[in-house]
Amino acid sequence: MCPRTPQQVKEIREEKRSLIMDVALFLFAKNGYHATSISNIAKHAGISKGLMYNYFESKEDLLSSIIEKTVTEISQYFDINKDGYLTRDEFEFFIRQVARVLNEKHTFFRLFFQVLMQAEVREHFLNSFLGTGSLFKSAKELRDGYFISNIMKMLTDYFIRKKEKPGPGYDPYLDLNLFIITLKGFAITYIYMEEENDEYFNKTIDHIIEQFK
Amino acid sequence: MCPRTPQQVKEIREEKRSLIMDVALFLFAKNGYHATSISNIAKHAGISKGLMYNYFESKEDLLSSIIEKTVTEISQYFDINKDGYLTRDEFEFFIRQVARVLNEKHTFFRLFFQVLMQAEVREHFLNSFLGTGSLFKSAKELRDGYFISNIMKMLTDYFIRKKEKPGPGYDPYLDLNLFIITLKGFAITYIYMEEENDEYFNKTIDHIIEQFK
Amino acid sequence: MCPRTPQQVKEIREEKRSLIMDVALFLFAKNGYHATSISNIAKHAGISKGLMYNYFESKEDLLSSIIEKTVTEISQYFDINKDGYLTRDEFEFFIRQVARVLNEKHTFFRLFFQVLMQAEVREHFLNSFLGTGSLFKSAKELRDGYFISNIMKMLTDYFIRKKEKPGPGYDPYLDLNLFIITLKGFAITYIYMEEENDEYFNKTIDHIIEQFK
Amino acid sequence: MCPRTPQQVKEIREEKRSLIMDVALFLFAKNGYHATSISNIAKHAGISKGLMYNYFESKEDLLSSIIEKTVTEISQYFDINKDGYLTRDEFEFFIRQVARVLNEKHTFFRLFFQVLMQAEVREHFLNSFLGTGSLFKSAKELRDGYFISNIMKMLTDYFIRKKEKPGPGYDPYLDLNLFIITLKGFAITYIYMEEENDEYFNKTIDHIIEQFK
DNA sequence: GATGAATGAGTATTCATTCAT
DNA sequence: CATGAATGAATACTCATTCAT
Repeated sequence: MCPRTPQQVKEIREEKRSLIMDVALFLFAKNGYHATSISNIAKHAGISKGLMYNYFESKEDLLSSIIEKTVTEISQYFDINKDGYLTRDEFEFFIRQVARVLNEKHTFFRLFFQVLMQAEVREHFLNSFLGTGSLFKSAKELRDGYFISNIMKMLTDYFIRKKEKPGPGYDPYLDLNLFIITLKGFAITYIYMEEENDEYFNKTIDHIIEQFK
Repeated sequence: MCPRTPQQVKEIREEKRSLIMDVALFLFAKNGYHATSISNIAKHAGISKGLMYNYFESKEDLLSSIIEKTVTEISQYFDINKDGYLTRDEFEFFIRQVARVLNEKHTFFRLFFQVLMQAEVREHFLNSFLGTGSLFKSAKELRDGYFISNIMKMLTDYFIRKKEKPGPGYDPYLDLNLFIITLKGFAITYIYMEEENDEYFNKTIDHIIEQFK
Repeated sequence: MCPRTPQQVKEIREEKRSLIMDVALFLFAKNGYHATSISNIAKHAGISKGLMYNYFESKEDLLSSIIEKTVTEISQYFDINKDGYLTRDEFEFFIRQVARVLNEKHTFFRLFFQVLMQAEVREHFLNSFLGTGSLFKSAKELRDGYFISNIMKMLTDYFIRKKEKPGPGYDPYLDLNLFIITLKGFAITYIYMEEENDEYFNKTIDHIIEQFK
Repeated sequence: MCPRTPQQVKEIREEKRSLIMDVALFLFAKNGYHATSISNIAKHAGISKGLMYNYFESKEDLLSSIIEKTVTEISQYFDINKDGYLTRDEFEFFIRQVARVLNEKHTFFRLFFQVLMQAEVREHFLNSFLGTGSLFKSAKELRDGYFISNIMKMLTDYFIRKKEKPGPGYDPYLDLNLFIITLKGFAITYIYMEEENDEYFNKTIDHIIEQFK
């Protein structure tokens, strides 16, 4: 008799949107973005193809919505906005958070690395870090972009401060570079690990902390 | 005019095969496997679509042929089959060869990483390392698969031998693990570098050698 | 607060029906029937898609309702049902009314000509003039169909009566034919004129009157 | 054994292209551009949908190819490029050619009028007459566009020259205007005539000639 | 009366692959 | 060996229409 209240409608939308994004993330990560069809996503989500387009403008919009949402979520793991200064303990915490987030969101990262490897997309995304991208359009997303460059800035500062310690030939940027490389290698290794808790996962983290702290 | 000898015919075939593979690798790496059409490859190679199928059974066969061929080429950078024993100098040489091969074949590696990120493909490929894969079928390919596990074996031996040096808690497998991770991070970083010679490329290599030698 | 009387309900319905038809006519005429979606109509009318179907059985019903309604309106510009006899002054008045109605309803006529150019629709419509159409179903519509044939009859009579004037070879049907053709050309020209009052609009009317009176 | 010669290939292409365009013109004219699906065209032409795209880039390209081709054909009915001066006999010839072309290409004109009635398309097309359109891109098309404005210029000159004859209030532009309107009405009437040779077709032509010569 | 989530058949388009020549 | 016309299944996307609320 009566139409649903706006509240009910919003809840339904929110829930279904989430469902579609979850299913899509799963399939994108497993089979790749291009190899995953809208049909397949709809079938797995138990909805019609048409409904997909009630929630997302296009397949690409679905992808960038997933990325936007998850990047926003992830940015909350790293609450940086206090002072921008990284103590040694905070540096350790940062690395442990990286490990935690890789573990918890490994499905997302499988997709994310994949996407970053598309030359074209790389540019879009990297531009979005500088505020000029068109793949990720909203203000929030751009802020998320800045979030990464903020982290980079913090880490750079950290490694520069460490400079005083070692001998003459020490280059903080080289050390930072090595650190980033190590984190990337760690990431790409563990997001594809099948068993949830690899025996070396934590040991490796400890070792990285020890090496760069 | 004069009929070609079977030898000549074979050479021409081999050359055209190579041409197609080069063009395909370039396009696959640049635009992605799915986004590259057979039509486009044929056009760039200056041949007809039909002829493509004279040289390769399918698009997938073209892909795996590229991978097979390049993996075989790459395996020659690491001439391991002498004794399977790695001296410290040979270990350094190994790392420098990794860097060299990443530099020279970075187009291939862009494609290779892309491909490895597809779950299904990963399995095929990893199985092929153990001799049960179906994506890479020929005996040679399987040997190439073994080539990687041979390298892993050699490295493992190397890190076990290093064990004697450090203190009590030292785990050679952890060290090996870290080494592999670092190489992966190095690889994924530099194959996407636009400028051919990054300022830190060589410094980073030196640092890695120093760290793990 | 106070329940609406059936009368009020009917008025509201009629008003909303009218609103929808106005919006739809505007969009149909501007973008074409096929290029205008029900969604778009509903959005512009400020109602839900579902409600549309409360007022009209289908998109096609909406179209034919618009045509029916407007044809009925237009038929009132030509109040023919007095005696069916056209004096010379009435003939002039008739032409001026045609011009007036084209001006006032040019949006409708843009749609109407568009629709008439579809073979299938033409048949339906022309049949409806003879009482056998299925696109326009109600008794009233059929009457409207007859309205046009009544006009044609009146005009035919007028041109036959003019016969006496000219010389021997004069054919009133040829003259009628030319008159109709001229009106059609006039119509199709001016309903697409952007500026409301073209400099030649009235002069052309005067000329046509002079030519055929 | 041997591939077709380029000549054979060209013939096949030419013929099939023509076939598709003929079928498409027929269906577009009958049911309208939007209501005609590529599927339907392919079915009527006895080919697969895919093949259509071997010959035309898109449905729109098919449409504009039909229009371009036919406009080029039609422009040959009016060999204007001699001196741009219209004698009275040539003026009569011009009108008879209009009638002839309407008769021979009435299917095309059903489509053409339809297309011209889409507001958006009108602009494109009218711009193309001035050399700035994007719907019709090639140099040849633009020339065809100019062809129409050339005709308009010739007619304008013709009506201006006639000026001397009548009395004081005579306006050649008004007369031209009426002439164009009459031709339009004639066109729109006869391209929808079912019987090939309407009894009044030629008589009307004669009358128009007499009226405006 | 009124809503908008949901459907499913339909649309234009792409592309790996086949095959007559 | 070589061509490219031809196919057909698949793809992303649209939209009139239905229906539970």
